[in-house]
Amino acid sequence: MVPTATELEQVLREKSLRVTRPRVSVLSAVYAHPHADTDSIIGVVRRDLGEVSAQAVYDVLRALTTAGLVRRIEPAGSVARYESRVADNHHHVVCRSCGSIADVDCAVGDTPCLTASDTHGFAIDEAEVTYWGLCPACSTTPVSRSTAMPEPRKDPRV
Amino acid sequence: MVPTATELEQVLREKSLRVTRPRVSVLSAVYAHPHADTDSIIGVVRRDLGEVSAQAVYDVLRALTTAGLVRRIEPAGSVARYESRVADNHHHVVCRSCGSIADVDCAVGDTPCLTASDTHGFAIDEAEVTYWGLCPACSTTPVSRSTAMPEPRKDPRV
DNA sequence: GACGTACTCTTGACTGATTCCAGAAAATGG
DNA sequence: CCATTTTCTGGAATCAGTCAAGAGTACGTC
Repeated sequence: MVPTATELEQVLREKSLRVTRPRVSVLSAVYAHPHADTDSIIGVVRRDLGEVSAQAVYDVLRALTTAGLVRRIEPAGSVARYESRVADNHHHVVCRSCGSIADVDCAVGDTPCLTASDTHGFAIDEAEVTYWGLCPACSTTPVSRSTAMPEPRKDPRV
Repeated sequence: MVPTATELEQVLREKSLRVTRPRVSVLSAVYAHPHADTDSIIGVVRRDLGEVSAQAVYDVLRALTTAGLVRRIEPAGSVARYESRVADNHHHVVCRSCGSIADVDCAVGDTPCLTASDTHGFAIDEAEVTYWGLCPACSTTPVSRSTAMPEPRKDPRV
């Protein structure tokens, strides 16, 4: 599942990125913990390498994102999160209660309902779908709202 | 287009919200300036009423959002924005360069491709689509990136 | 295998949006 | 018109993320 350190080094080199211990560790953390936020990643990296500055992790995540090695997602009301699935076109379900995220593949083939009716002259290059709802755990055992998640809608409009 | 003050008062009362000058003014501002951010709204309200605290506007916007009178949207890399179109299911196109936003109606009927293939047991109540691209102005005359907008994708995956 | 350059990481201060708090002010029900 | 409840003011605080200067390090080159 998670590539080895050697494989990750290879991945970095392919993108002309210098290979450093923080970079390998951050990349590994993103593979191992999909949808983790920056703080969690900092924690994982420090457990791996010892002291690493938060700034380094921010910089590395930005470099990896720019290089296209990781994808940054920012659901409304949540801090930035990162994932390693970048090669395919997939979307996300976000739990309104606990904020947990899961991957969702495209429903209708590989280019679903992404043909906007009237694009107002915009040159569109990506369509991003975010599904909102309750995760299995939260729909059975309601927990107190942990973060500033958007309120559930009264009128389901799926 | 923009409802009168009397109509807005009516709207507030229907939602059991107290009618105050800041509330009427904020609501009017959201109708008049779709997709405006909090700061712009504060400006409009102050031009309308004179001194109003930023907190008041934040509180009012939250109250209106909770009541379902306005919708809060938060495209990645942008601050919170508000709009008055809440009754229908529409989506947004966001310009990667200048951050401008336009409304987009659903492409496929009124419940487009929102049947996720595998929902991982999530109880989904909303599907939100964000289209990313360049607005007409920015696609012809490239401007320097004004805010921390996400980078355009190298491989269009619409 | 040492060198130099260019890119990375560390430290620390800073920004900007948003929230929290306590008290003053105002809106609605009676 | 008064009491109750909600809302607004002002100020401080929080929190993710950024900026900047200097120390440190990877890697192509000699």
